[in-house]
Amino acid sequence: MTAKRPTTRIQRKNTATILDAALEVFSAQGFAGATLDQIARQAGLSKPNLLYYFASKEAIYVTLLTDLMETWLAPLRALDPEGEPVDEIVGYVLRKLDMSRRFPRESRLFANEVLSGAPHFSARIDGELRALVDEKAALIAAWQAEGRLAALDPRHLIFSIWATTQHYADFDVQVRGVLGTEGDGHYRAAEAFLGRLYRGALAP
Amino acid sequence: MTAKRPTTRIQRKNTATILDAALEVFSAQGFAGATLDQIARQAGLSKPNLLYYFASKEAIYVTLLTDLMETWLAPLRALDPEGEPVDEIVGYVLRKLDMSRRFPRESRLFANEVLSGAPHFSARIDGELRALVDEKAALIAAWQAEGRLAALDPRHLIFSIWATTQHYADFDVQVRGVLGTEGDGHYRAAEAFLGRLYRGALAP
DNA sequence: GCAAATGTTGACCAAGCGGTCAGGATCACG
DNA sequence: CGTGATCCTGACCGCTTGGTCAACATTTGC
Repeated sequence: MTAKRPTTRIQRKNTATILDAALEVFSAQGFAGATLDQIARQAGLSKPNLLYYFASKEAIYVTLLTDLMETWLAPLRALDPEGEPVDEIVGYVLRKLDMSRRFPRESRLFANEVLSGAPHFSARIDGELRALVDEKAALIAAWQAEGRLAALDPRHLIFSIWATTQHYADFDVQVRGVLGTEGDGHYRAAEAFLGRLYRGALAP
Repeated sequence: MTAKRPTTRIQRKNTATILDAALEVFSAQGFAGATLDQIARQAGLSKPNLLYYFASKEAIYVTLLTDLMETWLAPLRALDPEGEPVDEIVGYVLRKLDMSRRFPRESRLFANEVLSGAPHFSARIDGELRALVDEKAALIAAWQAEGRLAALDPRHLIFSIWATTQHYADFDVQVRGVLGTEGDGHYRAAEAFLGRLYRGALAP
């Protein structure tokens, strides 16, 4: 289903190099804006060599999306039914924010894809993603029924967490432009803000 | 500074037609993904005719961004120093959410631009946008100093409002995929959710 | 009603695109 | 060390792209 599994040493190294270069380029230019020449240059390989490892530009892109999906959903998966509800959700928010800081390219890749109508990805949205959200929404609803969490629509709560945290990766230029900052020091303020926002709103 | 002001009747009609078609196409495909042929077809005009009214693809795009910027910032501009702080901000949230529902194309246009690093727009971000945010952040800080609003970093508060509200336009496919809905009925739930979220977090 | 200004277009162009291919280089392994 | 499998590339192809241009159509204003 995914790309042919690499077997040789060289295959492993080169597919990894290509996928990293592709992430760099696709996340910055989007699928349409990216070119094979850019990816090849970034990877330090020739264009025909890319196409020796991947059948097409689209194949590189789809492989990227597929491989990264699990990583991307891991923080939500980790939401623990045994934990203290407010702490669990605030913890999720902070983990997701940390992902934005550490993996902004991945965040932008997905943002670009979804923004364009998810032409290569809608099946997984309607499938795996929806199933996972359904599961966690049920957990949140259960916590609310026990009176351990304020009554807020669980699915929209999840949307708001995605939105607020990914904003720092996806709209990085805007955030920096408005704040006038340069490093990623503003992530400390974002942590404090989001922690307070959700703690304030979620307390039962 | 902007495109030459239309004077004749035909010029007014055609530039408007072109800009609307361009909004449709650019917001769906991004700048790189859009083609002049698509815009021409959408506008019902020939490609050379587009280029009679605009110097280049980029000129159409920049004109669009410039013309729409004011509309886009209007809700934040309307934040009233005389109003009741919590109501003012919740009102802003709901106005912004309404913009997402009524003008999703505009939202996606800006999202695409910023996501790609705002290559045609960074000057305005560092200039007008930053100035407006500074002004409103000061207002919010003043309200907080008077104890009429919970102490939350004003700039990050504004970011969170942009993020949560624009999410419904920009990531529309994902929202629909997860909710399994079709119309825009989910905006009622979003209103209720965001109203509660911010009311809960902003109460002093 | 007629000229000048304005509007419109088919045909065309150079550049860049994703992708192919024949053939040569390099590797793994008996 | 040899040979078959794997890896790599320059040259090339058909197609689409943004943009041009000369010629033609339509409006406008006197």
